[in-house]
Amino acid sequence: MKLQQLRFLAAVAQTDLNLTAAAAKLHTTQPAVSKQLKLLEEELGVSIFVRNGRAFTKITPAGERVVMYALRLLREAQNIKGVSQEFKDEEQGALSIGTTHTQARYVLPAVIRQFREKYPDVEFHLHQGALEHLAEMAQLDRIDFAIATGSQDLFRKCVLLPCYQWHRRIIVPADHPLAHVKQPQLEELAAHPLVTYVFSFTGPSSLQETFAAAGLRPKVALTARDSDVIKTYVRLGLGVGIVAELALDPKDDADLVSIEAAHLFPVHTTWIGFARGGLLRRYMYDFIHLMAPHLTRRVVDLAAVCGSQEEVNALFANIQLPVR
Amino acid sequence: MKLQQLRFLAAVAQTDLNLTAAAAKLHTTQPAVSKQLKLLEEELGVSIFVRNGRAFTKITPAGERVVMYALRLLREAQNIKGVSQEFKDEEQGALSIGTTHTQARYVLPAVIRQFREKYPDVEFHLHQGALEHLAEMAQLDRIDFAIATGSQDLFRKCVLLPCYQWHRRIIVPADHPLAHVKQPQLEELAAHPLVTYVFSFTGPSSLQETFAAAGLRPKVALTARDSDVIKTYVRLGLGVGIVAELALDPKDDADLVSIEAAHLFPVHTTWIGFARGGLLRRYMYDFIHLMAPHLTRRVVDLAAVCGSQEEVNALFANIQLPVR
DNA sequence: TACAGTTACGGACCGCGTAAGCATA
DNA sequence: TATGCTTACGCGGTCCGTAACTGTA
Repeated sequence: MKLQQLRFLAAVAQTDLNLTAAAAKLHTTQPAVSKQLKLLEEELGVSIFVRNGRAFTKITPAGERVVMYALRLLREAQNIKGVSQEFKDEEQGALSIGTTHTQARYVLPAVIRQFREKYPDVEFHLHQGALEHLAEMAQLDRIDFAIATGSQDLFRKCVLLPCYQWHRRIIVPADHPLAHVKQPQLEELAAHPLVTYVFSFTGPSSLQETFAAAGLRPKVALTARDSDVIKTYVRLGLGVGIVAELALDPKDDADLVSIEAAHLFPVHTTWIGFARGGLLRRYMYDFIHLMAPHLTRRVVDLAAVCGSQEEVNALFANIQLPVR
Repeated sequence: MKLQQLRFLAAVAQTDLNLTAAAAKLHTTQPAVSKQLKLLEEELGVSIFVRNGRAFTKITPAGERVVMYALRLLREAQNIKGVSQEFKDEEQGALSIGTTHTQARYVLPAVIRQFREKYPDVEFHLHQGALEHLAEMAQLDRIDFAIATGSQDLFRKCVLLPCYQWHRRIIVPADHPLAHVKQPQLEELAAHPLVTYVFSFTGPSSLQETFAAAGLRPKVALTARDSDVIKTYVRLGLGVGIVAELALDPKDDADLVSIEAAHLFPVHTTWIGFARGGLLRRYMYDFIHLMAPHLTRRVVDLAAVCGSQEEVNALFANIQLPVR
């Protein structure tokens, strides 16, 4: 059993069992992968893949378990390399972050600016994408951190730490009937077509449910993944916008009237997640700390050794998170 | 970075940094180890060992961490092999158990007889030793299970599951003054020299403390690791014996008078421990179940995913254990 | 002088890449 | 015919064992 064989195995398992594609990703040739997988299976004495003729159709039950342990093994290998580089140079390395539009656009710029000042030699990668996209990248270890809001279910292999909370605000053009209502009720809101986030309609704290609980069925004019898109369509008069408070800029959005909505909708929590069992470099701790001052190294370590996300949540149950 | 290099590293770290000895244990030559370690250090870019001239004197801080991850990696490698064999043949493999005298002599024979009937093809190894000895073997992954009573502190890397509880009994020759006392008090006991286990004098539930709490300082004639030794010296009239109830055989020990002592001393719990993160084969689950019927596969799995021994203990806090 | 680690060197092995073969859609 | 896995083969690298060397008790 060689490390490389396990790397091959992991790549194939993560590439829909396509050896050719896996080989390309591994910067090697397809016969090499083919042969090593066969050797590995021979050595272990079990079939890892179900072959239909020459095609790899699926993974056997034994294979599932082998792949699981192989992934954990490879993570430890990563940890060894990571800890070595940590001791070689604490301020060099790479940091890949996956996040959603709102964070990337409104929150992270300030954080990243500070981070880059402190660690100019750390290579920084920012990937923006939908939640499902982020979950997949986290799963494949393509990103060190995922930063997002809402549903934790997709990130089963990650430790998710709450960073801060935020409220929604209602935005309308200055000439809109709601523009002068200070504390609109759900009924008033439901009378107008809405423009809001796609993700606001999934998960436990969805708008849908809030309205439904009040016996209302709002009309949705448009959903977007992107606050700027929502603002644009609100400006066009398409409907009443519901956006994150932190996505509103006093200057740039001065033409829109924004109305408090904290009394209508539940609060949202933005979290940062990293692979359970992954090594955190010093600059990674620092990045987390920049994102959320209450997440000190000690707190992060405490959460990292938790066996499940429920434990982590319990850890933060009584903590007052910053609101932005 | 090669698997072999990590195996070499682990062996050296576990052999007092003696390359020659490590090489012997690995069935290879010393220059091979020497070279691979050097290559590993070069690749990682950190010194793992502190060299004094040519002698390896200690492990660097970076080395400590690397070794830690390497051990975890090697465990996953073991798991891969284990799970493969599990699928090849559920009833073949090996089981190494380390335990103390009392368990080996009075409890395990029945368990092992049943186990061997069920799994005749599993190679069975039983190692008897002192608690510290067992802890070391567990640390080095030389045994799959450790079975012992009392102090859990030495087994930090293990998950310890409570199996059953037992009380001490007092044993005296038939002509001893205490022979006719039904419920002796600590004062009466302290009036005679005692013969008991060495380990009874360490840990939180020690005899020492029980007597001290009553303001007494008993005279100890002899301590042994072995119930049979204690009985022998009690027969010789050396003193009053305090032994585990389960070490008394109605037939063989008919010449001794045994007296209830549950009212005097706290109860003892015998546990079975295995490496956290280690793979449990089917026959291993079955062995545990034979040891303690309440430890079903489900319960064991539940405990195995706990992050700390405290969690495990909490899991069993409300369980009524069998007493033997 | 015994012991422990390093250096040097030759041979065996192994893993990769190229190229040709062979199924399936 | 195109795609994708397998087999065959040769090259280059690597790892190990032997042996000679070096520093230390």
